[in-house]
Amino acid sequence: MAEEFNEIIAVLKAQHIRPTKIREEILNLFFDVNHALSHSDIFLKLKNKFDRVTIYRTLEMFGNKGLIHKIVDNSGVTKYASHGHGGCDVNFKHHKTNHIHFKCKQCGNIYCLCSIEVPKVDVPAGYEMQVLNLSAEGICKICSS
Amino acid sequence: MAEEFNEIIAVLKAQHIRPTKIREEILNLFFDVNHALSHSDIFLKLKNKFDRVTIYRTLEMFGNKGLIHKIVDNSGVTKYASHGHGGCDVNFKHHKTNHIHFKCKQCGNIYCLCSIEVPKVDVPAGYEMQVLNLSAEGICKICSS
DNA sequence: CATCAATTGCAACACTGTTGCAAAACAAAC
DNA sequence: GTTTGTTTTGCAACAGTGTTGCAATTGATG
Repeated sequence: MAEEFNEIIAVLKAQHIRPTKIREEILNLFFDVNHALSHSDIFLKLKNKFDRVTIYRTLEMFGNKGLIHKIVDNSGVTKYASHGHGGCDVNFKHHKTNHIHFKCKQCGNIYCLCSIEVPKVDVPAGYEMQVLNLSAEGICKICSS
Repeated sequence: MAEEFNEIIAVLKAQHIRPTKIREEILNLFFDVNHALSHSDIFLKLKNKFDRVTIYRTLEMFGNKGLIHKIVDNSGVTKYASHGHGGCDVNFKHHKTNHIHFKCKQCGNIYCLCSIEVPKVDVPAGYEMQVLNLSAEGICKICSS
C-alpha cells in the first residue's frame, strides 16, 4: 500500500499537482477500480473525510490535468474515469482520447473500451461532423460470466 | 393554426391522451421545431402559463406513449425530441428507434438524424452489447450555411 | 346535476453542481 | 524556528433539475 501511494504521489507530481491527502485518496480510488466513478460514489467511499465541494474541485482539476475524463451516461449521471490502470481496458500508453463507453445494465458500471476502433460515419449533406461519441449498453464481462 | 391544432388533437386522441391545453401546447411546440427541447426551453416558451411539475409530467407521459424520446446530451442536459414532423430529418414513417443525435456546437441544438445508418461495432470478448448509441458534434446545416 | 376519475398547481424535498469567503495548511525565505 | 505569502480546504449559501404528496380543479359520464 505504501508502495502504491508512492506511485500515486509520483503521478501527481508529474502533473505538477501538490500531493495532498484528498488528492492521493481520490486518485487511489480511480486506480483501484476498472470503471467510471460518480461524484457521489467517491463521496460515499471517502465518507465524512472530505467536503463535497473539495471533491468537485479535485475532480475538475484532475480533468484539466488530463488524469481523468468526464462521462455523462444516458441517464444523465456524470461519471469520471481515469486514463491509466483499470480505468481503461488497455494500459495508459494505448489509451485513446475518443473511445467507446460501455454501460452494464446489470451492475450499472461504465467501462472505457479503448481497444476497439470508433467507426467512421457519414452525416447528411450540410452537417459538418467534428466528433463522434459512441456509448454501448449491455452486459459486462463480469456480470455475463 | 386552427387546422394545426386539430391535427395535434388528433395525434393525442390516437394515443388515448386526453387533449388538454398544456398537452396541445407542448405537442405544438415540438411540431414547430426541428430539434430537441429541454424542460426549461418549454417552460420559458410557455412562460407563466403552466406549472413546472405539470410540464415534467406531460413530458414523461409523452415519452411513455411514444410521442417523444429523451436525449441526454454530453453536457448532462436532458432534452426531448418528437418522432414526427420536424423532430427528425425524415418523416414519422421513416423514424428509426435507434438513430444518431447531432449536437451543433454553435447554436447548441440537437437534431435527430434518422436517415443514416447506425454502424455495427464489435466489442471485446466477454462483453454483450445490446444497444449502441451514437452522438455527433459539429456544425449543423443552418449554422454552416 | 351529481359522481367519480383524471389532471393540474402548489409546497416541499432531494440531489447535483457552483461561488465566495474565511480558516487552515503548506512552501519558501529569512 | 518564525514570518510571509500562496494554495488548499471547509463551510454557508445559492441555483437548477427532477420527484412526490396532497388538495383543488377540471372533465367525462350517467
